[in-house]
Amino acid sequence: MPRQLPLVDTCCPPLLGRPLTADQSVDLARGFKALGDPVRLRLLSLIASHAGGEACVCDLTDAFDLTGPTISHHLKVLREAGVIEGERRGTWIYYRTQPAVLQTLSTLLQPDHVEPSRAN
Amino acid sequence: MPRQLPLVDTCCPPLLGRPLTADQSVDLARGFKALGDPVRLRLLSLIASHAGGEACVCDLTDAFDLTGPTISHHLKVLREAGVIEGERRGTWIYYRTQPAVLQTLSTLLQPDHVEPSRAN
DNA sequence: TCATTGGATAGACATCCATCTAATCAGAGC
DNA sequence: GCTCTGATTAGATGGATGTCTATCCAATGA
Repeated sequence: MPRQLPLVDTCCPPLLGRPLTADQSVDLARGFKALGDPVRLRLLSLIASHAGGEACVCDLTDAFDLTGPTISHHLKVLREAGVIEGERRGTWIYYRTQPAVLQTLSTLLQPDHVEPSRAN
Repeated sequence: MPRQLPLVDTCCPPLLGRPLTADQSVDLARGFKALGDPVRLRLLSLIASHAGGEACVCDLTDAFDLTGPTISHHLKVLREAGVIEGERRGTWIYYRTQPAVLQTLSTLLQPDHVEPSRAN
């Protein structure tokens, strides 16, 4: 199973404080790319904000004016980027976020290196 | 020219704690999309980690095996997403990050909403 | 076993995008 | 003015991507 889940491996350290290597940027860009679509970003927010921290596909599909297969496609992109994971329970499949991966992406954008010297 | 810089307007509050509206997700996805390319992500990290918080295009181009116009294109994408800004000083053009926009994107991905200091 | 429902997969298609070459623009210096 | 260098713009092109319809798979229940 060629799961990639690269982000957790690359993980936390490489902030913007030091330049990313080419390999790191490939892994991390995959995560941001998955979030770079309005439908996917809203899917993620719906999942994250849903009661219990998870949502079934049926809930998600109703929130969009898109066909089921299209939603399914976007969920797959998010899943393969490691941002969410799905689990089947009976008839329904429930999706929840992968907080560690989101944390990695979040930390990367933290402007920690910005020194308070706002002189200019 | 109508700059878009949407992210600062949409700004801080809409974390994953509550679902994004369709409009919000369009704005925010634009930012993540800009980061969703390995070259652009590395460009951003090079700029952010460069001495003085800014880098001229000449420095950036050398770090890639790509032509000048291609780098210029990626810089434009980052610029139009509001993630960086450029300033000409003499012969060279210097780019620096826009910390507020990066902070907005970073906060959005924060797994759980930890109120910074303000009680709700 | 068969029909029903939730969801994914396959394939097609139009659009978008990353990259290139060629041309253009903006300063600096002669 | 002319030329050189730094950088963007214009246009072309092959590959990636978002969306659809049609089909298939998995679980449920009569």
